[in-house]
Amino acid sequence: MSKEELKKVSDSKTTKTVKKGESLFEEGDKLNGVYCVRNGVSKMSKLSPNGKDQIVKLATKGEVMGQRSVIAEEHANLSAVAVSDMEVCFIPKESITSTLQKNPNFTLEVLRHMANELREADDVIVNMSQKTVKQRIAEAFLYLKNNFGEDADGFLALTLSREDIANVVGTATESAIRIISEFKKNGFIHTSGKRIGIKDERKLRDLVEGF
Amino acid sequence: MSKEELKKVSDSKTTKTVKKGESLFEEGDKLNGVYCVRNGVSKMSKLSPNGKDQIVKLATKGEVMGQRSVIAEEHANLSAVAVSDMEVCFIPKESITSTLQKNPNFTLEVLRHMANELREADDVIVNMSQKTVKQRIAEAFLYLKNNFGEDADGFLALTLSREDIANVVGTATESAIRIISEFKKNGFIHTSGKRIGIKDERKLRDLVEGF
DNA sequence: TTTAAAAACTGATATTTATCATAGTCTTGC
DNA sequence: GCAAGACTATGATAAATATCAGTTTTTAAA
Repeated sequence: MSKEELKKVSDSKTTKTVKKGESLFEEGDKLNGVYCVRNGVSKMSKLSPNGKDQIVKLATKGEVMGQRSVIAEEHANLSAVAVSDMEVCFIPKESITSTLQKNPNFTLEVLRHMANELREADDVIVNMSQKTVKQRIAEAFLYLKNNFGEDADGFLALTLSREDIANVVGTATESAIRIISEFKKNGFIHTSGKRIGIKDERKLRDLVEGF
Repeated sequence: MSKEELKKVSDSKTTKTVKKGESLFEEGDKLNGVYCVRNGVSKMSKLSPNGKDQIVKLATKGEVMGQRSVIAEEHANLSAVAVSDMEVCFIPKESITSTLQKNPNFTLEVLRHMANELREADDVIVNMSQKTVKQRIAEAFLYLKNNFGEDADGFLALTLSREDIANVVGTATESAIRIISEFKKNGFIHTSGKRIGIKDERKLRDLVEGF
């Protein structure tokens, strides 16, 4: 991106604070821009006909939300709700589309990025359809550790509600809770209230691989 | 795309015939180009750790396979195997990358296309994790009818093996067969050998919506 | 055409997961 | 500090799905 373009985008940016639980946009909304995450985490989910919310992706610092819809010129396909307090900046649609028109390198960059998102999505499809709930939950914990780290007490830095965990792996909340209890009993994890810490990463990894 | 570019791509194209069951490329292969489908259908699938193949996408006439990997400069994430006799043309990687460099409109076009693929993938994730096997099979039949049509005898024009159907919806082959038998008993479909015809689209649709 | 292999099918059973009911435990706002 | 509501937890049971074992049908090659 050239300097003047960077400046233009930067100028059109507005920063905004979003509290945990608040929504950035809803499935079906017409987005007039994209949100980039400066801090905190947002879940991107879609309501299924049976009334359950499937979390498709967790967006964190440095990630952009809504760009797919803006590029495809469609209404939002997913909802974005903060799972922790957030700071986001908003970039208006016009700013994006004009840069896409004028800066081929930027477009190529976005294209490469989207190619990666697509691979990730394909992998999620395979995981969802071929792994057991137990494996998916183990995988989710490893993912949370790798992507958000641990706090000083050895708990996962990002604490999700049991319901959110269930919605990430696509299962009933009670089933998720049961498996969490089982993991705890087996010594794979330890918990304190809703917080979860990984105790035996190796065992979790084995479980994911099918042992 | 300008005329000379179109010509260049056209010149570098080679047409190839692929028989049903033959593979175009395998997961992990380094692709030195993309394949566009002129005729026939290919399944794009990925092997899961438990040894089952998950079909992520069916590519048909006009669709391009391998572009994601070429753009991301990664090895193939999926395998492509013909499910019917095919005619494909091959476009070498260099031809793609150079056009991406030189023709911003082409890049933007590809980007928009990939944005759509990403939405489709997100929708598949939601379907896979929130719908029952019965619903997913019903949906698959409707999809096959919409995308490939029916033959003169009222059967789905694209005939997949029971195993492939199972691998599309992510279930065991026996489970898929059982549900197909049930649909037949209920009068939703009729079959002849491995061929399947839709008899009551409305009922299938209701089932997908959750009735 | 025959025949061997592959695919489709069915039954019995085990396993996984969802659902419903209920009880305990944290928050959080007043 | 405490009451109300939300979240977590657990048991009992039902429903969905997988697995294994075998039979029948279809396909395709010799």
